Amino acid sequence: MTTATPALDDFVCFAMYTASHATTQAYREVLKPWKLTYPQYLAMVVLAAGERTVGELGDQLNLDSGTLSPLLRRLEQRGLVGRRRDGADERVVRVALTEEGASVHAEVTAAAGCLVPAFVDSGRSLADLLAQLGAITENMRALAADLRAAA
Amino acid sequence: MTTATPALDDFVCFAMYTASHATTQAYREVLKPWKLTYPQYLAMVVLAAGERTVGELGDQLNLDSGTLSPLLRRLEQRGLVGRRRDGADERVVRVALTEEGASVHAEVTAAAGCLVPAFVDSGRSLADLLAQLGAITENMRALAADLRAAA
DNA sequence: CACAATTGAAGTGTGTGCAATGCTTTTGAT
DNA sequence: ATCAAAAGCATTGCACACACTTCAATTGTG
Repeated sequence: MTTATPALDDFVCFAMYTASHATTQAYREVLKPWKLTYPQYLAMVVLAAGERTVGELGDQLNLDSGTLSPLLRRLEQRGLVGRRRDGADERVVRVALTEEGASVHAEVTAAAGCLVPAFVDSGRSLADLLAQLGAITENMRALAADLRAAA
Repeated sequence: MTTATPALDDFVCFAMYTASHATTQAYREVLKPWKLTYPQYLAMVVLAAGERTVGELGDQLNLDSGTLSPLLRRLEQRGLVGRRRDGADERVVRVALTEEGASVHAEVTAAAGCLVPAFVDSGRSLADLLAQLGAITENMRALAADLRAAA
């Protein structure tokens, strides 16, 4: 029967939604002492690898400037990141962790270590999970692009 | 070295965040013709299985009334769901799909069938993925509860 | 050189998502 | 029977998230 497919679909999208949601909730608890939100922490993780422009940050996090600009302003007001116009191209804004931002990132990442077992504790390998999630990401992005093109 | 753990952690939480995000984007494209958001569709999927109180809906979606009340009001204004006070217990509000809501749900779910292969196309079994996501959900919820209790 | 098209970030409006509060109804203890 | 506690939903305030618009700076073309 073709009617079996929609039910499965619903189940998978729910499972994905729920797992991601539960993960965010756990991080929220870890981040509470630092009064950081999960998106703020993710931005700091990217910046910990080095300076980024707003656009590069958006590419890595799948966020646009409408989300990042206020988020970065809050981090800047707290002294965790610095923003400055590029000298060569006045359009681009370069964002980087401050010294305090770097030390906060180190503290939080250490504290978040307790969440790692929750990903691998399921009896499967971490590598397998990463491969599956990566494949889903790629497939969904390709599909979304197709759908946009068809519209 | 213990410093290897945080890097892995960052990778997994990113992979999860990104896969969930990409899935939402794909659904957004599918839902566009009906002007429905992904959370609105998920609520309709739950309601398609039968009438629910606001609290039951929140339990299944991990959302509280602060999110559901306005969401349901919008669906009600469009005539897709109906809300009514329970006769026996005046506190509870029962929500159900209208006839139009049911037919819209059927149309959308059929259209969303094209997204199913993106979950299984990765060479792994769907059952495995569901098991992993389920385990992660359970582990993360337990951890979040522990962290809340410790605070 | 001039100027149209493009790019990069910020601003705007709508819709989640959540913590905290308020209010009505119900339950439970005395 | 009465009153305090709890349950159920709505509202408020803040922070994402995204589509759309705006604006300045740059690039490409004649």
